[in-house]
Amino acid sequence: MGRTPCCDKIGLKKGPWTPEEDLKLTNYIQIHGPGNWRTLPKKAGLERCGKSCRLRWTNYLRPDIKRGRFSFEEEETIIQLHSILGNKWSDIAARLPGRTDNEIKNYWNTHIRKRLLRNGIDPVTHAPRLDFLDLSSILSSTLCNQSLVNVSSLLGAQALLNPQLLLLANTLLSLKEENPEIILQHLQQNQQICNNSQENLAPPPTLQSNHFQVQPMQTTGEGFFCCPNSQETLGSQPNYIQCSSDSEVPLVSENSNTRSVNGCSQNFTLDSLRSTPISSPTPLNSSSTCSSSVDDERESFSSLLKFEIPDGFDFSEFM
DNA sequence: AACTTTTACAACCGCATCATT
DNA sequence: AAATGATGCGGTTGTAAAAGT
Repeated sequence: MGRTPCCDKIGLKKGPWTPEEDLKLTNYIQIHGPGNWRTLPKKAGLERCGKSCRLRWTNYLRPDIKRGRFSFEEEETIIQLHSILGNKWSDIAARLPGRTDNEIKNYWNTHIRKRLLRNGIDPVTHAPRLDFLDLSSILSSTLCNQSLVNVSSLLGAQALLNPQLLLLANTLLSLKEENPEIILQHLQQNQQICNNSQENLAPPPTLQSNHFQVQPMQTTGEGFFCCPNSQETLGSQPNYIQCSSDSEVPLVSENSNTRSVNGCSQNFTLDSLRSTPISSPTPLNSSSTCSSSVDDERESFSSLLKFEIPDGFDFSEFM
């Protein structure tokens, strides 16, 4: 209903904004505020439609916009929020002060999405992809030609149905490139996962808790990756995949609603995930003091996310 | 150096929803 | 309640810059 032609009107300019136009728009809004976007262009002396002005302001000219590369924490937060909220970019942007929905959406499509796909993780469901086929044979042939270990026997046929093992395999493939020496160690340390998978096939990754915690882990020389559903499969022992890293690896764990990154403890409940105005940002992301933003390093971390939503949790709240 | 391909991101489009009359 | 107008949102496109050949 009620839609009216906008930029298609003859005489209204489209395409990239010039510095002069930016200046006009900025000056006008700083003095008068945006007010009515439809009438703004005329008042500001711009030959643009209101929609174009609004977009230019909210996505680019607004003074509180943070520009530049996304920090590691920001990227991690985006992945976490996306796994819960889906493509609700504006909701995600509300948790990342200074970032716009458009910027996050672009960053997701050009960086994060591709990286998840490369790591065998479905960027829509955030679950390991089942077309990551025949991992045991792939691993055996690519990782263990030197007869370090028979991965097939470690994993077993059912491994292909176990998301934990898919993640483990994925991580091992990454490790192969970074530090092949510790692969055997990882496999042995995670043999319990493999054994358990033979007896008790883990269900697909599901959301089981409405509160979770991201804790920093000191990983001087070795880090831990966390696989989904660790508690069910391994009892009280979290299901970690050890790996080499000098960075602090944020880790999601249960039974707390506190999130801390680099020592900064922050509330992080699903309540806080509900839509919040940009003017009152939740302190989800810390100040960008974490400088480990090397792509390869980030790539290694992309499989560590774990979300648990309790039974009976009402997802409609987020729809 | 010239051309092609890829990447990154600003901007646009159209639909949905909210607000007002 | 219905009609209309305004705004917000997510998907998509266009294009400049970078990378590759």
